[in-house]
Amino acid sequence: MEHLEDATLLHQQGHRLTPQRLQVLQVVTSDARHLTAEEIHAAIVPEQPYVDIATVYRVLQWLQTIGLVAPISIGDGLRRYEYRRRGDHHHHLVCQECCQEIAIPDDVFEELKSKLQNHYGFTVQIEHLAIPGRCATCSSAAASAS
Amino acid sequence: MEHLEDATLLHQQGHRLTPQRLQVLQVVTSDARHLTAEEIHAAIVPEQPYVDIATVYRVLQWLQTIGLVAPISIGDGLRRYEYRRRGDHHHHLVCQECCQEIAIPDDVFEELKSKLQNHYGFTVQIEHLAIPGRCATCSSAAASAS
DNA sequence: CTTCGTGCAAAAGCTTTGCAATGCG
DNA sequence: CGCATTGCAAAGCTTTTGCACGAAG
Repeated sequence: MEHLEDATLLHQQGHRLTPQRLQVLQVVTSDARHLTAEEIHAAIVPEQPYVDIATVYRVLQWLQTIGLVAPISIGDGLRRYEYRRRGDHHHHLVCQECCQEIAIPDDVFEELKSKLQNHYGFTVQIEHLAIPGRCATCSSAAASAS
Repeated sequence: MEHLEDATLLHQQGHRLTPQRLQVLQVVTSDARHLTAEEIHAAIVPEQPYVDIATVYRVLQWLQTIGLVAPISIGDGLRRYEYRRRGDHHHHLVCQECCQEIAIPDDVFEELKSKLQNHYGFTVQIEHLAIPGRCATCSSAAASAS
């Protein structure tokens, strides 16, 4: 129901709300995974078959300019989109085996950030980072298999 | 001259060496930045105008299967390629301002890795990570400007 | 000489854009 | 009712593929 709060806010801000926009917002906020434009479209079609993928792209662009959605890369070469709860910086551990995504808070990186700041004078600016690897389940499965 | 060592090795391993393959290898090993297929092609054309971009893609695929090159993402949505010196795991700090890339060794992440392992049972597998931010030069420039 | 790689051209994704019609506010 | 948004279709990009020729070993 998160998209309804957003919708109310957007409406107050004078944005035009169409069924298509609400639908995309609904999919993006409710699906835990990071979807591609095509996957978002596929999720909408059963509900509203007439929605075109061009519209999905346009709505996604609109959501990006508003800052509600951001394109991310989890290393599979596909452009995926992530819903950005206001001020919620978080990151993901992406299991290469089962494609599960584990959300982790930003503060896990504090140590790394200050290290890079001190050693290289480099100020890290990450709103999102996808770290590939193997989740606990798949790790133990591999261990017992060998 | 790094590509010549690789070439010798590849030759011994029974790979066919063509001017095109050597040229791509040369560009990828000598350019410090991470290039796209198009940029690699553009770098080759002045030398050998007849080389087709389809060949560049094919050579890049070949280099990937051999493990000498890997596709990476630095967050600009473009597919870029990185030369992989054997066993050399390294990462990059990418300045969002000047696009400079600073190479950093893998061990900077050891702390983070063990933290994720302990907290989430997640085994990090990164051969390459691009961390966006601001380099020292651009940081101080911004500071003095404000 | 045989086989594999290349150039060329066409095809195959994915994303964007032009335009007339529709519907939100 | 006016203007932004949509559907449809076509265009743009990047990447891949088919095929006959040419070059490597």
